[in-house]
Amino acid sequence: MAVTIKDVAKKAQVAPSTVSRVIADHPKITQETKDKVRKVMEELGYHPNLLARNLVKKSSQTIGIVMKESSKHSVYDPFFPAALKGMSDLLHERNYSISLSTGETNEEIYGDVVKMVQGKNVDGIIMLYSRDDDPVLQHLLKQDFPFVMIGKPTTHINQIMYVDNDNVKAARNVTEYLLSIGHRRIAYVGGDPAFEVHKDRQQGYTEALTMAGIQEKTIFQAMITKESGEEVVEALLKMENRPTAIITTDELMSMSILSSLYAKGLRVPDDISLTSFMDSLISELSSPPLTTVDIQPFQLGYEAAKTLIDLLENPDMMKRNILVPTSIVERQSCKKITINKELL
Amino acid sequence: MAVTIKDVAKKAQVAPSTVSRVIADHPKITQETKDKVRKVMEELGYHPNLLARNLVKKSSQTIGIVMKESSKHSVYDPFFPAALKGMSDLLHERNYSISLSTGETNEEIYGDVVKMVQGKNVDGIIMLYSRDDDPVLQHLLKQDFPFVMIGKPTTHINQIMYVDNDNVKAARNVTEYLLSIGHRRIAYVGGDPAFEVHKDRQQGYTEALTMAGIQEKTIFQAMITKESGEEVVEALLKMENRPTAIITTDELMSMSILSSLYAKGLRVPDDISLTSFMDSLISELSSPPLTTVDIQPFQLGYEAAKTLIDLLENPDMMKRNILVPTSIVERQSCKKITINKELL
DNA sequence: CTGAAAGCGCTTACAG
DNA sequence: CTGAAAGCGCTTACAG
Repeated sequence: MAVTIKDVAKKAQVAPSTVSRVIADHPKITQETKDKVRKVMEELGYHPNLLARNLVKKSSQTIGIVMKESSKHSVYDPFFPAALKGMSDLLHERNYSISLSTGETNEEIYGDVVKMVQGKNVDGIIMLYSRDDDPVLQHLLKQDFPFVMIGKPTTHINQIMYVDNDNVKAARNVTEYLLSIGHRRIAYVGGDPAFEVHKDRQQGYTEALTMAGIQEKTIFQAMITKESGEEVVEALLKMENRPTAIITTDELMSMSILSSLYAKGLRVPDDISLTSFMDSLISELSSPPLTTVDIQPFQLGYEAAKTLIDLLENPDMMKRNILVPTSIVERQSCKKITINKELL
Repeated sequence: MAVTIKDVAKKAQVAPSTVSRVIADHPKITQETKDKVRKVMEELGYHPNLLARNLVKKSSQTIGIVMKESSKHSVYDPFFPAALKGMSDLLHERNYSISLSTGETNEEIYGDVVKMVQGKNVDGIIMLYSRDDDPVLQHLLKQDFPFVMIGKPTTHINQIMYVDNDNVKAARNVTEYLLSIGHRRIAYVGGDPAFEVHKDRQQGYTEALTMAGIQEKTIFQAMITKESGEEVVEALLKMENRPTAIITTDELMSMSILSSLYAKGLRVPDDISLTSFMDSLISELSSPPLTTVDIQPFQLGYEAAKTLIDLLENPDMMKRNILVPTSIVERQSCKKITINKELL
């Protein structure tokens, strides 16, 4: 039905192998033959069947991307599209396609990955998360299948290539930033510590406070919903010595807290300071614009893809991990306060 | 290297064709043989090579998703991940994979699509946008390749299956909503009218006003940046008879306008009312929470995928277009005003 | 420089 | 109910 290499071979009066070689732009084919064959390909509207090529080359030129199971709310996390764009850019440069895991639950995701890997549908995998006891990870490791992880592995850290921010440091930095502008009672609102990223950030927060000689830590683990933000704010308002600043780990969480705060009549940054992680447009467009930690999701995605492709093209490359730097983007959601005033 | 159908055939003492049949769960194979073969597959850790299967079946069981070229800012549009999740859910149910176009510019996207289509890498395509004179669309049409579009086609409307909201009506509805609570001077802030969706919404806005006997239309075409929002707000403030309400076509645009308004000392909804389209978490978490048109991106994606798969499995199905209903979600960004007060 | 042949790992008429 | 054979559309040693 579709035009194949044989059709053009016949019409161009050469062997199929010759056609194959002109497609690959093989150096030993004369320019003359190339021209002739190309002309016929043009005329016939020939396009190589990638399935067939992949079968013999044992490579699909596509990369599988596996996301964590998505709750109703994580769909809107701006991290995903930004990282996806980073991966997509690099992959396009290097002529690879993207295949996305479509599973909903953890079991389905696992099934997707097994199918991708065993079915030879992808040459490598990028995992967009790192969590405890992840069967997907186990499987990849057991199969010795090429992959890189965005986030820090919880185990096998010496065998796994990953790209990540230094989340401990990043969280320490924001905390220290808040300390430096006079805050002493700082609350932390993070996510599920089953994920390494949240463990790290929580640790960074704790470290910074401890180093500053502050024993009092206020830690919430919240979900990205309006209600969750309200609960946090209510709990905060009930405290005897209410924190003067809040560190949030997620922009939507920040929005949620911000709106609860407003509803309660508190103003940011006048009554309380607020920071976040991620730095998408949301932080910039917020009122007030949010001071955040820029984690550079685009670059995380880009570097992860780059590392994976480098690995595929040179399987015994030295293991390398990449730490993408974070930086604090100061906007208007944090206020300098004087310590004395706060001590009472 | 990897274990193939031959390996299990040999070990199970049957022919490769028999193994193939037990994989397909062919009814004419005895349960006994099936058990025997399955046991060996298990022992050997056999998994079918999908590339090979696809080659003979001439189907890849994967769907290509093509997005519009992405500006820096459209990356964060919550529409994409939500629609993606809808497609992903349905596709997973039906056992299809997803392949994403990775191109950046319009030319690259076109190249991606040609490769997907001619390379037989995908069985069908979902286009996530509709724009004037789109070469991607031309190509799909010319090749008679199965696809469905999210959005309304600008041409060939009788040949193309699409799923969309009734954007004219949706825009008319919000406009009428604002009219119904007393607003007479209503501004519209939309996007590039090269995209059908924006054309439609602008038309709906215009229609509603005209039907209400209001000649004065205030239309902006803005981009999703902080600056763009500021410009709109400045232009608005310079107007002699400043609008009392703004219809925005995009949540991030709304955020941008909201923050510019705040910076200028104007309050929503007290000084001016604001509405938006899309209704992701952003609108819910905004301060004040935004009244929006819920366009149901998840369902748009789901229905598009469903239509495409139905088409693939039954190529001469009747053409069908699906209109996903929209609804107005009232929150706190719109205020009822009395006409008299406003007339001067 | 180009061709004939084998093979990638499956599936599917066709026999029996 | 199962097997032998051909074929899906390519690529790549191996010859010449």
